[in-house]
Amino acid sequence: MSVTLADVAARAGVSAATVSRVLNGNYPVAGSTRSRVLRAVDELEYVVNGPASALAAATSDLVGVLVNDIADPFFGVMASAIQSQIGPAGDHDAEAPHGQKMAIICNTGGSPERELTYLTLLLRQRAAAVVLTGGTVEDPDHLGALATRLRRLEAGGTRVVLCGRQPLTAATDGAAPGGAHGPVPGPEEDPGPAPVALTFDNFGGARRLTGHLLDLGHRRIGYLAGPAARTTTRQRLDGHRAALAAAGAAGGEAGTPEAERLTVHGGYDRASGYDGALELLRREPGLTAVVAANDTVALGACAALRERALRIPEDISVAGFDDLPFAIDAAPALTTVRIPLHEAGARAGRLALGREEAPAGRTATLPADLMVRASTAPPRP
Amino acid sequence: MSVTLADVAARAGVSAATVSRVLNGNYPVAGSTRSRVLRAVDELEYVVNGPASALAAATSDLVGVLVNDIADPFFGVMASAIQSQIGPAGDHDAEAPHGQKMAIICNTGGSPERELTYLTLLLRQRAAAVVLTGGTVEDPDHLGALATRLRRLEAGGTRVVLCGRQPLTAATDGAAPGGAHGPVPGPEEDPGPAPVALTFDNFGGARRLTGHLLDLGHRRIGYLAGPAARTTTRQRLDGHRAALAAAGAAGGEAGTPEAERLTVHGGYDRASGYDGALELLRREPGLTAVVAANDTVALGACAALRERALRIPEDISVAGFDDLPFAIDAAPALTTVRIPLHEAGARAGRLALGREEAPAGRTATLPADLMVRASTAPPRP
DNA sequence: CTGTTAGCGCATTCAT
DNA sequence: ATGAATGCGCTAACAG
Repeated sequence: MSVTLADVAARAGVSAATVSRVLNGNYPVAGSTRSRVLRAVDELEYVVNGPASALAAATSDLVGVLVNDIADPFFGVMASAIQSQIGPAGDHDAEAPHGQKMAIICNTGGSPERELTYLTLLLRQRAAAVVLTGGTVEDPDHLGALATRLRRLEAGGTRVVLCGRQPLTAATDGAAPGGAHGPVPGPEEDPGPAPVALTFDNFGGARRLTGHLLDLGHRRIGYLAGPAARTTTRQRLDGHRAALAAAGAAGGEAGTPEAERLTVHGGYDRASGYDGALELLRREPGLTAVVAANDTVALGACAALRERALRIPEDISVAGFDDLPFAIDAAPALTTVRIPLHEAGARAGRLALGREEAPAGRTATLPADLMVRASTAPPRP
Repeated sequence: MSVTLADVAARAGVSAATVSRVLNGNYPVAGSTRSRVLRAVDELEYVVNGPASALAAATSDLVGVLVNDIADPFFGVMASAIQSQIGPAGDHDAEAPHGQKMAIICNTGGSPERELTYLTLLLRQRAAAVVLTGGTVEDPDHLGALATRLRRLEAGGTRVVLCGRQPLTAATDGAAPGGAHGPVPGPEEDPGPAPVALTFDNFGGARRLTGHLLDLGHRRIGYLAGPAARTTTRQRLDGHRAALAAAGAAGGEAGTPEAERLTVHGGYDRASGYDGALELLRREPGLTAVVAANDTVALGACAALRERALRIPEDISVAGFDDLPFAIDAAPALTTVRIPLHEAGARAGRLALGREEAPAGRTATLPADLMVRASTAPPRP
């Protein structure tokens, strides 16, 4: 805990500058000196002082990853994928952790304040990059504050990547793909280039999912939405309603009593699915299908429905979203929408390191594919 | 990205040292000066330079968390709990991120080399603490190298906490609680105090689980073990066999052909459960129950069994381990052993920050409770 | 209670 | 290709 560059230099009979150069490998050094230095490093068991080099170089090798909750596989899978691209991979030399970045995972719990707090903390660490995953609150104030923080980060050389989140836009986006409003510039200064964003086709996926139910013959479909005013929630709900509207089914027009009645907002957790399904049944006993905001909510709904002695899918169909690993092992296997979480995370990781070029327009939308399984079937005659 | 302590000091009409003091709050400062400084900080939007302060103070506010795979809820839940104790909690002032630590999550993928690499990286960062979660490889060489790294970390002031992992012991531990061999000191120097460890009662939980099956009347029980030579795998397998042996059932004596025949080693993933169950059926068509190394493996086994037209639990019983969130929603609900992942993580987080006293003997064993659900039943007559 | 003085360990100019 | 010197921004004694 005390052997420094100077010690290594002395041992190798060179100057500290030279040691620094061989360690960073970004400067020509004679082969013989290099090996001499390397040997000294080894003998002394020298370990670079990260903070010191970060201070001198004005950049650290830390990458911030913001997630709602790392215990949720939705974020866990993305985080894992991001990590796989920035950390020590299997093919790297374990004995020479040079240029290895490390991921700082920040659990925001979905709280806008905590999101901002973490961004400040990351700014303070002079993070090399920051990846923001998942949707966020659609509040203009928060979006403004967020944009300001991100701009500040970028100004300091931190690369910013949005993964599974819309580029910073106004609240009324997602009603339809392409129907976005303009970016929200912070209260001051030059917006600069927008952060690169990888988004999921939540709207399209949701529309196809509900379309599948409609094709099956369902007309009374309840929707278990996520927390209100969050991008992901809205996009999925909007997609659902768009499908309903296109088929002229009940609840397709937002704002109507019918639409309100068939929609229950809750969290993205199992308990919300359980409670929400019960509430939906109370409001509309003739329900033939329930679409959930995500797989976890869907599982909660299934539990509630089963307790009501309703068989899935004979008596009522249930569908989820995300296709998390456990969806296929649910009872019955859950019909859902597959989101390429791993690919998105891996790509975001590469983007964060500048190892992959930004997509045209700085935004790429990843597909959301319908996965029809056993939890959906035609309604009872 | 360039306003420094000095700038704030100038603006507030005080010295840099004073600013540092109010910011760190660990030194008496006059109320008026403090507010003047705080205002300057605010006006200038000053953000501390983490690396610089880490260098000067010789410690950072980063906490390393080693996990096998953050995408696995087993680790995700623990990581989330750890994080909840060290990061910005809801009750903290979002505008004053002082003393907020951040978690660096390191995915080792179960690789010993990567585990060591990460430890070196963490040493380099001068991490305030390191939490190692989950079991590890039982190889003496690795254990030795690990002990050395950890000692080095502790020598540098980094607090080390083992969460869900045995204290550094020799390979032949876990055969019975208390049957441990002595600690493995590294090849050199003074061992110093062992890191504090929070362990799970894998042995006892496994024994109770298999005991439950035996009570039900099962005698031909297959075991889907995790990767060989890992602490968690062994403890669970040993517990299973101890129960078998106590009942005089087949496969209770390790090393016998019978025991080998009824045990299949694989990974901790779903595919291993699927393949393993098929293999078990091939070896022993008369199987009446399958015990899996964890819930994920159990789910894979269920899928395979169902494809073989075997009903669970009527034709064959299945049991898991860990009681991950999805276990209760499986079809049928999985009988398993509950491991207090959240509590363990939270406690480890507090231990890492020195906010909780180390347990007596520096090691505490957390209970593993049997959760009997619908996937187990008496064998067919 | 506050200011002054030194480094912390490394990456960089500049020289050579 | 290598060495010497300077400073990154902050904290920690030490004065006062």
